[in-house]
Amino acid sequence: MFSTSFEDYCDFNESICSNDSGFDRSYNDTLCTPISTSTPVIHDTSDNGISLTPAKQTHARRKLFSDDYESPFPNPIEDITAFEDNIKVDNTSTPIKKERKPKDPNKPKRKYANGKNRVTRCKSPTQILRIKRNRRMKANDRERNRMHMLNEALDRLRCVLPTFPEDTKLTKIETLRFAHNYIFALSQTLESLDNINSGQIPTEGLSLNYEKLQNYSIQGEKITKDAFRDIFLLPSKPDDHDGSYRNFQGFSRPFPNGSNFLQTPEGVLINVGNVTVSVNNKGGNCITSTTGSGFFTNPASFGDDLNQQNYYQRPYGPCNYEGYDTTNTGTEEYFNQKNYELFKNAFENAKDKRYQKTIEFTNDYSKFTSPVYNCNDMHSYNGESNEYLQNTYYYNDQRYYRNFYRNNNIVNAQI
DNA sequence: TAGGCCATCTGGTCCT
DNA sequence: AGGACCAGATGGCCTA
Repeated sequence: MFSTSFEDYCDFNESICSNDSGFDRSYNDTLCTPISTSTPVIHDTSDNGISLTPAKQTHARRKLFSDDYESPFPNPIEDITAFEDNIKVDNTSTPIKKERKPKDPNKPKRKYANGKNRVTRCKSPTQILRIKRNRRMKANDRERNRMHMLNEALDRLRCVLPTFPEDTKLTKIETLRFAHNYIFALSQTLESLDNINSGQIPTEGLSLNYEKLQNYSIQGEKITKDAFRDIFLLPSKPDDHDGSYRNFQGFSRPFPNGSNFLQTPEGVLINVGNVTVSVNNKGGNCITSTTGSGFFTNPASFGDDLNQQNYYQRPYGPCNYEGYDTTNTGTEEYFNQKNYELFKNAFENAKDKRYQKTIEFTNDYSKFTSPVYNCNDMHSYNGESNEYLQNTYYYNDQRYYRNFYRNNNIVNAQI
């Protein structure tokens, strides 16, 4: 009688072909009709209860038959997982060649009747249709499984792409475009790093604008070197006098005498909390914080014209202003190459600690009150949503957000 | 409601 | 013979 094994049910084998005990379901006739045209057959899947979207997590499969259909099998789709394991050959699309047993030259070849192959010989039209139907079902399952593996690969690719916002799910085509552009951007970054090592490009401001990169990809634009310059945040040129700003390495310190306003020969400084705003008579304005970051509103103030910020934005070195650092009386120019390197190192150290701090924060919220980074951390933290804000200098890289949400499961998106 | 995206089915083709 | 791959067709779901 009927087999109750799913493997027997689904696999095409000689037993099915050689006897007439196969199932006789009221399957859609079009499935059994050989089609010679490439135009697919229109079949109404709703009629037989097929769910076109299986639940991936549970590996639930589509419902093959309608509820009123009385199957000759008690539970024909009972062991679908075992079936999937059977048809899943490998994780790659490239099939692995299996070693075949060497043929025995002495073994007589099997003879078949003239004009009949193994399928058609001694088979009634009903049997042939049943065979074709089973082959079609197997092919459908393989195709479905193949597409699932393809989608899983796309999901893995999505995981390593720095989308913006973080929870954005790119479509398939967007994922491929973004991956292409991202790889290009990373390769250009490496090239730029080589230039840095050779001294052709300064290091500060070296980062990628992932949002722009993603927008390029979604719009289907291929990243070229010109486009890359648009998404690659190179530092402003020294001759920019258009009011643009640039990051620099500075440190704000409390004013002497507890005041929050100080006038100097080059301008004025206003201290608000841990942030110092300086207005330079020569047009160069800057903002600094106690944590070591800052920016100029006019790059012209960078370099030789930085006398003003020298007063209260240095963690080291001499100072000749009354009430500030009486132990140092040096009068040499403050913002020289040496001090720049000191600032730079301090800046990098602070940045590294911030990164570490980000990871610590994911594990222990109480550490967030660290006094060392309290000022800027508070600027970067949204206490209501328990998230770091993205519009800050250090936490605008969503790679760290991804790590945050994935329990520090770091992905290979480091530059 | 139109359009985009997606999963699925399907037949054809190529290869083993 | 059968599996992998492909592309066309179709319908479901979602969103503007």
